[in-house]
Amino acid sequence: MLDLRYVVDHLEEVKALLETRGVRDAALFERLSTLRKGRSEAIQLAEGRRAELKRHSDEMAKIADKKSAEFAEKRAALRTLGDEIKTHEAKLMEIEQELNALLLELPNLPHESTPVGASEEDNPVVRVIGERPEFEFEPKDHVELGTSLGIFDFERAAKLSGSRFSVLRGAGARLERALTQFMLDLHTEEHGYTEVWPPILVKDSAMRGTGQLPKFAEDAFRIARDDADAEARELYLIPTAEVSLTNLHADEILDGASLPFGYTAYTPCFRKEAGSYGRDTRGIIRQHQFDKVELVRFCTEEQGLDELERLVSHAEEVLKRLGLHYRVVELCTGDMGFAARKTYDLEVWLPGQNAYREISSCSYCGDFQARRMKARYRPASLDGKKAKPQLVHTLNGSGLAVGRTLVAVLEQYQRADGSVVIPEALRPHMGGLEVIEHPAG
RNA sequence: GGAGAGAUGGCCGAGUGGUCGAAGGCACCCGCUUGCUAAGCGGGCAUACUGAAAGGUAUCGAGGGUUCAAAUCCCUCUCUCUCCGCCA
Repeated sequence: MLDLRYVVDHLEEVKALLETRGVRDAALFERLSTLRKGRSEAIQLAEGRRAELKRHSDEMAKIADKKSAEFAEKRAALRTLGDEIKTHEAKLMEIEQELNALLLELPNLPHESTPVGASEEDNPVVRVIGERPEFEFEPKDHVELGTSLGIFDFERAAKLSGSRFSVLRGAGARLERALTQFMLDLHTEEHGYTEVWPPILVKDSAMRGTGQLPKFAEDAFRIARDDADAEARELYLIPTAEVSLTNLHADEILDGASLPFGYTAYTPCFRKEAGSYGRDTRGIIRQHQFDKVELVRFCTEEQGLDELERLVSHAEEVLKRLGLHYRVVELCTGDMGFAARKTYDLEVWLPGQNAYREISSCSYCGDFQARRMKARYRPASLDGKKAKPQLVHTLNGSGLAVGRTLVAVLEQYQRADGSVVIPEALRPHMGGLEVIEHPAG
């Protein structure tokens, strides 16, 4: 969420910045300004009256004889005043509700360093790492490889759950687990992340905190329960562990000295993929349920940009250790996610598609999520005075999407006979297995 | 699922209608003291909104209600703890 005061005080700047993200709505900004003024007036009116009421109430406390005519008279007058206050406060609540609804729908402002552009075509490539693998044969895609190796079973997945679900078996299932464990070990042992095992079913307040709601409700799986009260009547399957991890510190004031720090978690993720009909229907690139190892970091405003570079390097390290060829692109304003100010995507090379595909997205969100979540920190105290709490800055990135990593391993490490070499870094997690071979016969 | 107890500031804990944004203690910060020494004394120490400022307003788990006035009374809900049942 953007800071209302900032938006209103820098209307033209905000308008221009949001336009680079595709938000074009002059009336909206007019409305925000009007509401902001109305809010101020309503508050002053309501609070002025309430102060008056309190003053008179205190006086009534001093009247010894509660049955006197004086007392009765005063009480009648104050009752009217009380009703008046209620009217003003109702008006105020109405304004705040509308303001809030409008602000919750606005995306974050891009960072000044974020390239301006309309779509993914405009994302600059930052660097390319490793060599594109060359094959003496026509490389197969992961579907062909996995199916013939007997490690994918799409028919049975469809039988159980329909399209966009998959069954992994044997070495395939083991590979998924090995990748997960490899990533978690790397991030906890070498990158300093605290491993977390979070809920994957969360309240809508958590989804709102990170920005999935209210705007992107159509892409979330919602679990309705008729046995709970209003607040937990609807739970959501997380589309990413970013939701669980970031909201861990909602409504908290962290110790400034603890920043920066990071959490990592392995979780399944769930997405309806509404609006992507026909896209990536083949294989396990785009699934309703997939595994991801997520990285989330909390820091101060000053640390933000450095932290983003650090986060990206942590995700990249996974690809490097696996020996996978990839590139880093920076997302332009038109392609960036709702909560992000600046984002790098890691795109891994998929020989079967002859294309680079997103395998990680690392974003710096500034105070956008923190404002929604009320997540703050207290800076170190200055000359004896307790410093005021500040909004924390949040970052998140995949480290990495496990299923897509599995795809990349299959496709980049395939051999002419359709077998797949296991990258060395994974072998300890695969019980020493070096090659996934065709089943005997 | 059944029975009961509770929720107050960073923590502990007092407070049953007005003088309570809230005693006291601990922790923390600043200063003083330095022959009572893992000590003593003084002061400070919630968050947010509003206002140029002084100040004002809100917040005692959440929401609603009664009242001129609610941490205190009433209603609904949530969470935590204990016991029983069930269960991975």
